[in-house]
Amino acid sequence: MPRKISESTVRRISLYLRTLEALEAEGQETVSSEELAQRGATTAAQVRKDLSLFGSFGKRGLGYEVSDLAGRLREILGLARPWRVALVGAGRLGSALYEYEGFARRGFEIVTVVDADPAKVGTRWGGVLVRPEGELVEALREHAVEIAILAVPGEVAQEIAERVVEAGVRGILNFAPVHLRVPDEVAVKDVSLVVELEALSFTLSHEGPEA
Amino acid sequence: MPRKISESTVRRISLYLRTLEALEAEGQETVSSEELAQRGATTAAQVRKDLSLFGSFGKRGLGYEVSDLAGRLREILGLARPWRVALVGAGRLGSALYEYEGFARRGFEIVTVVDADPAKVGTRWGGVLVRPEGELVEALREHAVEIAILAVPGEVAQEIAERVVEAGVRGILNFAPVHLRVPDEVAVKDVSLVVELEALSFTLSHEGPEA
DNA sequence: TTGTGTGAATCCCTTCACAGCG
DNA sequence: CGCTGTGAAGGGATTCACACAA
Repeated sequence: MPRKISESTVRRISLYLRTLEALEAEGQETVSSEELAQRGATTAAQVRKDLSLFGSFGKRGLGYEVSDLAGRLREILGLARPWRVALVGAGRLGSALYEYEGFARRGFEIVTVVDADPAKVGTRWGGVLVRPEGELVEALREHAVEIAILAVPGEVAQEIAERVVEAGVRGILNFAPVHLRVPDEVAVKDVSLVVELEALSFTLSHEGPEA
Repeated sequence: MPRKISESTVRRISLYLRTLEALEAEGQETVSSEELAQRGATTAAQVRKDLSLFGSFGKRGLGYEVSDLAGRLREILGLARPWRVALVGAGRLGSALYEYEGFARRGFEIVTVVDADPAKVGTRWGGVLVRPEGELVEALREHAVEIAILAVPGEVAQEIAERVVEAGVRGILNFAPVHLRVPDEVAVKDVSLVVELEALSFTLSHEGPEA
């Protein structure tokens, strides 16, 4: 494995995999860097450069074999094995995330759900029991959770994050609109809907009177 | 307004604004680039460089006046006026987004909701009537919608996107895990939860036995 | 001939360092 | 004296262009 892989490369790899999954479904067997680029909004050179960081997966003159490359990318992304995921926060967003079958299909298994609302605690979501927020650390430890999805209000996010880390979690997907302070060895990805909308707002406000 | 502002700068500006809002709530009146940097996970030089692209908002030797800078940034991001937003897709994710008060508070007003499910069509969400998917274009035109949030399944996302563009929308926030093909003058932001999780998976899989 | 893999060139973003204003 | 604003330097990441394998 190479030394330094940039964040953007990883995201593109993930998108290539998405495209390959679609091509597999369509029954296409082979694909060129050019086609992969168009369906992923990049350039062919970028695709080849990204892939070359991990090995030589193509055949010159032919392109890449779709299902082979998909397998390689899954391996690279660490999807060869399932991940044990906890959902912290069972509000509307939490329940939407829980229902999203795209996670399970790709090996992200939600093995426990934690919430602060007494009305929800003790109910079952599918086969999963909703645990009280007070048992957060125990619940995560019991299930040997590796990744936590935080769908909690911003005010409590930092405190929850600290307990999640205490429970041994190494990766956090954070939906709260605050920057979490965690130890260096814990990886955090922020998904901030407001940031995305504001970026749209900026673009729309500043596009000149061209086109 | 300067020529070229990078995507990453805009995202950081949005984060600075988030920090400033927190500082305002805490009653702090003045802030240095150093403090803004720490609370936003960047460097002081980066903060000053970002801000300098739009003007000189600080006082040398003192820092920035919190509420003044917040106002400037809102202006820069195009938040001085409200945006008319449509929610397309009233499933769990859609309803979570609808309920999220963070949008309304920052001037993103959901003025119409569209869904394909006959059971939902005709019901009211707050004051907003859920319109049938067949009336998508009309509904968006009637409300002069500028930004559409797409919370629909991947299979129909491209088709919906085309009709949304036909209705005159210039910005799309896309939650479907597919790359949308739209005309150049339409801005699209993708929020792909699977990409984020896979990026986490990659990081966790490749961190060496250090630390 | 086609399309990959990759050094070299380019471009852009971040960091440095300091002049200058309050 | 402290902290901003900014040209200059440095470092990545993207793009180019072509040798080479199928």
